[in-house]
Amino acid sequence: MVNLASLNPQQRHAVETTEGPVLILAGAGTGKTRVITCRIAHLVAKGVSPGDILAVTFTNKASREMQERVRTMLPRPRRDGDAPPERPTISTFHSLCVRILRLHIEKLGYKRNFTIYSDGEQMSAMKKVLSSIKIGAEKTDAREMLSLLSRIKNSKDGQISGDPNLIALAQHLRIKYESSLRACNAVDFDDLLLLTLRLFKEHPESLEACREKYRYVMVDEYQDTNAAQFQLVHSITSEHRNFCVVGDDDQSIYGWRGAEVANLLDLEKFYPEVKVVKLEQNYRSTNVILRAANAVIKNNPRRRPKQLWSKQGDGLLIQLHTFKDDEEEARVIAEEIEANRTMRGIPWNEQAILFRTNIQARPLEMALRKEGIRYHLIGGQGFFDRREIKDFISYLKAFLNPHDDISLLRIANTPARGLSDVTMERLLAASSERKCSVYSALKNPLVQISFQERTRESIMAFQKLLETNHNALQQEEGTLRLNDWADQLMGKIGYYEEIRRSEKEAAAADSRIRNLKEMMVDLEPSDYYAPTPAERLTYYLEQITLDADRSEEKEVAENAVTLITMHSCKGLEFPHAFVVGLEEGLLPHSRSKVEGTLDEERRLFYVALTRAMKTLTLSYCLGRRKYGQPTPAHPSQFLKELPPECIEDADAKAKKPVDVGTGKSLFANMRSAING
DNA sequence: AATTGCTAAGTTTTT
DNA sequence: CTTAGCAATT
Repeated sequence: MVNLASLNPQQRHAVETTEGPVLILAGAGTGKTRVITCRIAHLVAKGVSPGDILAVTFTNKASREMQERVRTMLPRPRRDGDAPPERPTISTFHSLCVRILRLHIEKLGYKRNFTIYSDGEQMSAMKKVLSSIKIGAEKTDAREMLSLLSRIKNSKDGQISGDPNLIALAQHLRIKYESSLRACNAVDFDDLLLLTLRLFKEHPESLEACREKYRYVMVDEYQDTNAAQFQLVHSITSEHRNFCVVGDDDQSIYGWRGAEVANLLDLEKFYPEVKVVKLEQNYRSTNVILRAANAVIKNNPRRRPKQLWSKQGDGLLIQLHTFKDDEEEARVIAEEIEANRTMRGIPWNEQAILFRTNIQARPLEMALRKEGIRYHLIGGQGFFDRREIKDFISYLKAFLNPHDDISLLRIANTPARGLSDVTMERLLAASSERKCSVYSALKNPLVQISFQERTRESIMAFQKLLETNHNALQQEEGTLRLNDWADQLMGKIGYYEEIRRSEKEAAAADSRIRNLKEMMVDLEPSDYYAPTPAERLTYYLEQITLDADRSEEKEVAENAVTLITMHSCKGLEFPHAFVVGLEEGLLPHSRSKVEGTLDEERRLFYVALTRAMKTLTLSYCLGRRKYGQPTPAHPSQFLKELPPECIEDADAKAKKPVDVGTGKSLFANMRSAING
């Protein structure tokens, strides 16, 4: 039985309300994950079959954590001959859709071995489209178009606000882009959702099967769902109505990616009988921190009011620093972190620095290194962005699905095998003329004949390479081990040599080869078995495209300071947090003014504040290096929203330990700095 | 085919 | 200031 006694009354209420729609408004640090896992366990204890439960998360990390916690809470499988009990389905939106699509996508005219395009591959595909339609002198940014397209695709009715000209262009590009992906038997992240919705619409029996299977549906971080995601869960739950969402409108910080807080705020529109449970008791922070956070977020209109409180007492005042420039800021923060460690026994891994933009990490990194402090920078350029890794993945993808043009073009002449840019350009043209993939084009004798003999030989050799490996992967019998196969292959095609040749430093080449070999070690999935290597490889590739930062998590156990953006810190907590660069233009970001997203910037600040458990240190600079130039800076308007009694001037404190007038003079200083 | 040099731009990034 | 992307050059 679930230990309900360990829950507070609100949590308990949330857990015990099992039937019908429920909205759990879970403020920061209120034990949200605990409530979800307990609720699942409670459902099972009440007799619901675990297999009937679906819990959807946004990140793979959250999904893994939840799986693990649910596993320990559910009754152990019995040893006698009973069939092992089904597990609840706990997955991200995207994994869930992949799972559905791998079974049914043929009904939508794709082949089952479809490829999922990552960000970079989407970019390449969009660039390909852009270059093929030759837009006049106007510069069209593939990135911008993709994000616009994504917003259109994920919106309710394909309508979004913005420059009508750009939107019209995006609508036009959508058609080209989609048919281009389709010819490659490829889908992008958004398509995973949209195709699943289309499947439900065009093949109602598949929706019916989902409704039948997932009788209890829960969604975590509900404030981050977009229109398509809402449609998906709504279509599954609109009949049985066992729909439980957990979220916090105050922590909605992904509006710019199409998240619709309205899904949470207006839930009653679709579920008028919804029961709302508020979790306001915070188990993370001191009351000083919570009072400050409450006061800031209160300035946002249109929210579901919440007041966080905790039993942990007031705690220490929030420290506010004013620095001359970003260099001084970095230096002093680094010194303080080190002082915390040596004088107060606070290890590095209990301290974190939070900032708005990634570039801010730079001076911080330098200062930390100078102090000899180990740190861990979250985000930034990942493992999978390295050239050799991308090449390798492209090889794997091209062998599985040779019609994947983007991967094929990437590897065609890497290493050089006589397929020059001109050749590939002509093949590409032939493919779009024939409305087929590049692979189909280069296999076509009519196309081959148009090339010179030497080139033709190269094309045919390349085609043979693809075909041979594609076929090898389909073999059911035999003992093809993916890691050995991949290693031999990279050797055979001369990829290792290519790396050694192109890198002047032998050490750099070795490190890149090491990266590759490191990847190959994991090629045979340990948690998944399928008879054909192709299926196992597909599974592997899905894991890494849908869960790109999985490999970055090993270092967390290390004793190091965390450097992190305010966006990626959501869901985390740190005993001692430093929030830096609280300046107009950074937070709120200058672009938020033109885009009218001040509320979201405030929520971002709120998220940052509520990460701190014991101490919170804020800082802003009077000047900051911007693009190399020193530029004047002004304190963030959000600082004025902090209750004066919660903060103290850290700089004055250092000089004069106690001063009654500190708070006032601090604000006077700040005001004059703002007006200055 | 590869290297060099110029220009332009420069939030956030769960999948 | 940095860096990515592209053109022009060897």
